[in-house]
Amino acid sequence: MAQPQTRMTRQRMLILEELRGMCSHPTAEELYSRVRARMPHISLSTVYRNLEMLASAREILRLDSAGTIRRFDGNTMPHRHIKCTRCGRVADLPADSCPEPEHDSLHVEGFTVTGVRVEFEGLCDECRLTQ
Amino acid sequence: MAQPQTRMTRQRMLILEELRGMCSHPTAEELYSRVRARMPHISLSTVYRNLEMLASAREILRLDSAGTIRRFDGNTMPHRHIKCTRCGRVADLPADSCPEPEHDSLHVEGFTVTGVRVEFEGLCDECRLTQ
DNA sequence: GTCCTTGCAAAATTTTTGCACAGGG
DNA sequence: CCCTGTGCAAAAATTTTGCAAGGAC
Repeated sequence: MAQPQTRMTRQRMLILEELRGMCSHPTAEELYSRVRARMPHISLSTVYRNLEMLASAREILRLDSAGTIRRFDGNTMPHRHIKCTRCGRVADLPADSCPEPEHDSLHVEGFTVTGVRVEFEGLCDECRLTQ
Repeated sequence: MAQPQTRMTRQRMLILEELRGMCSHPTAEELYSRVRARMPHISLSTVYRNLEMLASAREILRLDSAGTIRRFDGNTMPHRHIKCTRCGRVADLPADSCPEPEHDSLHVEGFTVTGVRVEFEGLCDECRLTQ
């Protein structure tokens, strides 16, 4: 019952190398065109598959956590959210559960900072029990 | 040069009403099936259009900020991100720019809290100058 | 009546999957 | 050699758009 072994292919190495060499945070599509400059016949699905694999193996980070589907909230009062890392479900937190990080005094080169978003992560009971 | 006036249609009212009445944070698709139960001929594009409109008007919140495209990061060291609210570009922040909110002691009904994500928002110079 | 909004269908965008073949260990 | 990974094409999933008709105000 060994884990299926992972192989270091030229494609995977190239993708990892490009991503590590960039200081931006590219989309799969952006990375695809970068990598294609060095390996013209690589396919976009290979890029997608490898990014997922590398992210699972914690070699790289996937931003925007799990799931890219947009969700909407009818409550515009400031409040926090927690998202299940498995199913993507989002729930509210009490407003005073933790202080908001300071951002008024924050200076970032090349940006005008306007706000900050805090989102907690966890496992919802339903997912935990179906583990 | 007046703003185009917005009209309160039955569809828009229904969508807003449903969303306000839910304590979850539905996707457009989820909301669509809810709303369709009360107005069977409403179209999915109407739901999408209205959610965007209502979010622009700050009547509701759009979670996951702008853009649903997944981005990847080759740097797995803990560090913060700032995202441009206009173009979606993501940049790094120095690691010590602000303290991480406490989450070890946080209890949320129905969830096992495992972490917290902090993301700053702003306008990148390029977008600011092309306003 | 004006012109914003809708429904429908079609397109665009982003991501995933099936399958035969290639190639890493 | 075995079996994971690749390329390609096709499908799935999500979101946007064009347009004629409908309906707020």
